[in-house]
Amino acid sequence: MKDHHSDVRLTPGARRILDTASALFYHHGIHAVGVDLIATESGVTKRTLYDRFGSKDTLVTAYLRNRHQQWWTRWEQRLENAPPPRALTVFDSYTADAPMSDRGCAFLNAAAELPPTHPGYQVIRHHKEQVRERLRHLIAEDPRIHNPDHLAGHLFLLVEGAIAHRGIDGTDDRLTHARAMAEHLLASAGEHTPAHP
Amino acid sequence: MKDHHSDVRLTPGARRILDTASALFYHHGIHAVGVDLIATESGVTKRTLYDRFGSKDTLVTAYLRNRHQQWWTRWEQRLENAPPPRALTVFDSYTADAPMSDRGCAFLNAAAELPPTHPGYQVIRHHKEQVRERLRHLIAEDPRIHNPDHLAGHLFLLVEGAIAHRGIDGTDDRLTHARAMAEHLLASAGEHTPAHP
DNA sequence: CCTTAGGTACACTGATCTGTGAAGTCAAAG
DNA sequence: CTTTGACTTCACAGATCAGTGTACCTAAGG
Repeated sequence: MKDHHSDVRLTPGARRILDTASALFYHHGIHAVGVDLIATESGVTKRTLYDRFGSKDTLVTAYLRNRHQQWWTRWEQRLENAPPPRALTVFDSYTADAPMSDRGCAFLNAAAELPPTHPGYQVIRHHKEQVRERLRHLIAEDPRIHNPDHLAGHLFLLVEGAIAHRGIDGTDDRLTHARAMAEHLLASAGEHTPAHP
Repeated sequence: MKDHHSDVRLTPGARRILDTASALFYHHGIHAVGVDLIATESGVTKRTLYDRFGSKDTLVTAYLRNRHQQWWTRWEQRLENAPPPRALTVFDSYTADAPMSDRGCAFLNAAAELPPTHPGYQVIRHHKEQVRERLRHLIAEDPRIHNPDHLAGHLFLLVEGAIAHRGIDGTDDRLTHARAMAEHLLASAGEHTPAHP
């Protein structure tokens, strides 16, 4: 529990490789970053990289898995001390630390440049599915809301649209606006629920 | 007017290069497609490609410009015979022909793998800005709607979220749902407008 | 003491990348 | 008849790509 990272079964070198690769992949794209750079930047030989991860594709997949795990943990933490409606924390989770999200969503970006056959692609799908599902549960915490699934779908699109543009616009504005819209949506869904006036 | 394409000042070879490059860039990503493949696939020499476009970056920029022009024209056409609320046509414009959108939004995908310094990046920003602005105007066509800008922002995020997931999910479901949500939003914004009961 | 794990150092392969140089073909327009 | 524009052929540069083979070092654990 002293390490906040995902897989503790990682060698010190492997840990550094994964962290470096994560930063580089996220900020410059996957195809744009070569293994030589990753090795150099992590103070490790390319030989070590291949001894630990076997291939670039595997490293990419590890990157996505690690990223999901990190993001999920952070969200869970934020969720603990959050006042209802807790669904709104998704937006805050992105706005939180800038260098972690200044290029938008790592998963959407990866999906944009990886072929659907890539082993990492199912990690992407899994991540998005998990987020949407968790969102649905959080919305359903308010018993006055009758259609949590529909509302979850709506909020999910708002999040995805906003975070997709986070990288393009360079601002958190879209995220902030999306949060406000979501807040209004949740409020009005909780208000006139039993029977409309 | 006999050619539906953007820049008529293009040589036959250049036209084929641009069309081929567009298809390849969109379906496999920009970094994943080399100039050799583009040249071969368009039945043209690499020499010709460089004589016409100068560099790959320029070709990429031309691709984005062309794509914007095409998309915009198609939208404009669809807009002509559309019943109000005409803002909903954005969704249809994406759902229309599958091979043109089965990998999601070309501009979001390009933004995901290009550095912000790339000459094509401002084309991306321009495209998105134009779409949002047009959306705002279309929404304002209904005089009963008081906050067209806010509503445009909302619809825009729904579109972007849905189209970003078009490539991941492989389905038009997200787009269809987004359209339904937008329809409801527009309807309720048009209904209780003068003073709420 | 000896094995094993996690490395380093470094040369090297073969493929692919963007981009260029030089010479030649062909048709249309002046 | 000659120039110009679009295009071909093909060789080649120089960099970078993912990935491997071999030998060596060092610390921890049996």
